[in-house]
This record gives sequence, C-alpha cells and structure tokens, in this order.
Amino acid sequence: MGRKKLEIKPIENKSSRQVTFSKRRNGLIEKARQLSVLCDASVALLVVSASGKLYSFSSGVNLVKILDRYGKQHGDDLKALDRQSKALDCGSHHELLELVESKLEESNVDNVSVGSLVQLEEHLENALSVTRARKTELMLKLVENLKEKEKLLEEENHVLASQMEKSNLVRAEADYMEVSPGQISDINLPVTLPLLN
Amino acid sequence: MGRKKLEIKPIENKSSRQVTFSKRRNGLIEKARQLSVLCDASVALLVVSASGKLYSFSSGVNLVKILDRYGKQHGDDLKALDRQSKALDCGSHHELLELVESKLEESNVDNVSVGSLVQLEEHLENALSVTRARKTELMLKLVENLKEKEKLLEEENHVLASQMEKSNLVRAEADYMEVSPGQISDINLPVTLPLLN
DNA sequence: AACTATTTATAAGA
DNA sequence: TTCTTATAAATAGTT
Repeated sequence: MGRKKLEIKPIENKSSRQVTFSKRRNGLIEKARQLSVLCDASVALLVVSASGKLYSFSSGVNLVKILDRYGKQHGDDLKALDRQSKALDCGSHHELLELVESKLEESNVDNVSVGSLVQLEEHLENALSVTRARKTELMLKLVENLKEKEKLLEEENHVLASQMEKSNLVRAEADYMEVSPGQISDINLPVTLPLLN
Repeated sequence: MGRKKLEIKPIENKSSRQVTFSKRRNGLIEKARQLSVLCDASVALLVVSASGKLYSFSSGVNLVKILDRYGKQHGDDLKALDRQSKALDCGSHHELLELVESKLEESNVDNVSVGSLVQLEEHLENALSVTRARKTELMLKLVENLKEKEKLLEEENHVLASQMEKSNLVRAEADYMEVSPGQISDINLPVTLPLLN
C-alpha cells in the first residue's frame, strides 16, 4: 500500500524499520478498534517493540491502560518513586481482582468457554508483564537516583574536607603572618553547598 | 476500502456483520503477522466473536495456540493435566535446558503432544520465576546498599560541617582570647571519618 | 466464495 | 516526527 510493494520480511534499515513500525502499529491498533466496534467483538492486542516498549489495545475492561496510567507520571524524588511503586502494586492488584471477579460472575458456573478463559489469562498475563516491566523500571530509576545522590554527597564531602584543609592552612599562615582574624573568617566560613536539593 | 464508506459503528444487519467480521478479522491477523515480521516486534492478538469463538495470533512462543488446541482436543480433562503440571518440581537450569532440547528433538515438526508442551511450559515458568526472584533480590540488595551508603555519606557530611562550624567558633573564641594556635589545631584538624570503606 | 469499485493504509520522499 | 502523494492493499456491496 505504498509507493512500492514491500515484501514481508525483516526490514534491515533501522530507521525505516522504526518508521514502518510506528505507522503499522497505529494502523493495526485502529483496525482492532474498528473490528471491535463494527462487529461487537472482544479484541485484545499487545505489541512490544524490539526495544521493549509496550503498546496495546483492548476493547473490554482495559487493564493494560489502567496499569499504564500509574507509571505515566513519574516524579524525580525518591519518595515519589516509592509511593508510586506502592500505589502501582495496590492498584494493579485491586484492578486484577475486580477483573477476575467480573469474569467469574459472567461465566455461569460450568459454562466457561475456553475462549473466555484464554482471554482472562491473556489479560492477567498482560497485567503481570506490564507490572513487572514497571517494577523493573521503577527500581532502575531508584538505583539511578541513589547513585546520583551518592555522587553529589561525595562531591560535597570532598569540597567540605578540602575547605577545611585550606582553612587550616590559611590559619597556620595567618597565625604565622599575624594577620587579623577578620580577613580570614570570610575564607573559612562553612558554606552550605547547593549540591543537594 | 469498499464500494461505500463505512461508518465505524455497530453493524445492525446480522449477516453483513458476520461477513465483515470474518473479512476484517483475517485482515487484522494478517496485519499483526506482518508487523511482527517486518519490525521484529512481539505481537499478541486475541479476537473473540460475539458468539464466543476465539481467534488469535501471537508472534512469540505461543501459549494461546497451545491452550487453544488443548481446549479443542482434550476439553474434558483440564483438571487432571493441571494437577499433573503442578506436581512437577523445578529442576536446575541445566536440566531444564536438556529437557527443552529433548522436547524439541522429540517434536517432529508439528507432532508435539499437548501434554508435553504443558509440561515444558510449566518448567519454563518455574525457571522464569526463580530468575525473576533472583533479579528482584539483587536489585533490592543494591538499593539497600546504596541507601546505607547514602546514610553514611550524609552522616560524614554532617560531621564535617559541624566540625567546621565548631572550628570557626573556637577560632573566633581563640582569636578573641588570644589563645595560641597550637592549642586549637588539634580540634580543627580535618578528620577522615571511618564511616565509609 | 468471487468480483470490483472504492476507500484506506502506507512506502517513499521531503 | 509529521506531511504529502503515488500506489498497494483491504474491503463493502454485489453477484
């Protein structure tokens, strides 16, 4: 459907593969939506790019998007991350339980179709994989933040130590040269470094 | 894409809805396949018709199809197999690899028994969960270490700062009282704290 | 199931 | 990424 006929085989060129992925992914999701609307069908679609990003569509209760919502807003500070990951767990568990309950109610005791079970499993697995991915993401961010903080602390520490050393040197010098204290205090004043906020 | 433009809203006419479902479902699945091949993406697609029939596509290891086939062939003894697979315990990774190899050799093209696939799946899932638990464990330890280190750094930092402050106070005092520098230097000496190792 | 007139998707280019 | 446009592909209505 383009300027030239495209063979269905892996696209070598990285950037055109990326562009094609983006276009066709959107097209696929739109088609899935249309099918579900036109024909009253349940459709669940999951697409994971080669780089690991998740895209999805689901016509029913939309677990994946609900789960996704939790991760969308990410604060940079540690407490926000902690709160967020806790909220994610609670939220997803809650949503999952609701979904399971509704599915179990909907299926009249013994009249469970394989299809609905497969669908339910798929939903659960989607939720699980999204949750796992989010968890890993949050943990990696946490580690990153901690390392950054450590670096800054070490830097501040270093500066404090050298300031002190300098202070002592200057004082020794000052004592030796008998300079008045007023001239030295400016140099010695412990500065609160703006490294950590 | 047809003789007339079709609005995306539920198709009232039952038979044309059925026809459209059939056409578009096939189209959607083909599009999903193409995307996975062209762009090296993982795609999972589930479609359940209004009448409950399941259609699916999945680019990766195909749990859905396994279950689907299983449901069509051995619909009645789900529970027996479930019990069986739960009875399996988790072997070492080496054993697992051997198992996978033997299963894959044993499966001449398409002649895999559903039971052995279920069994294999179970083993793989056990291995996965062990690996996941290990990963989480390691990440948690890393975070813990980093937090501990951060605490120690902050402590050292604090001590350094207060030492400096004290140093200045004492110096001011010393200057005021004209005490000899030798008496002060012991107090002012920047100490390398043994907090971090 | 085919057919085919149209619409839609999209490959390539910018 | 986004827009444009020529062309391929999908499909709505028909047979």
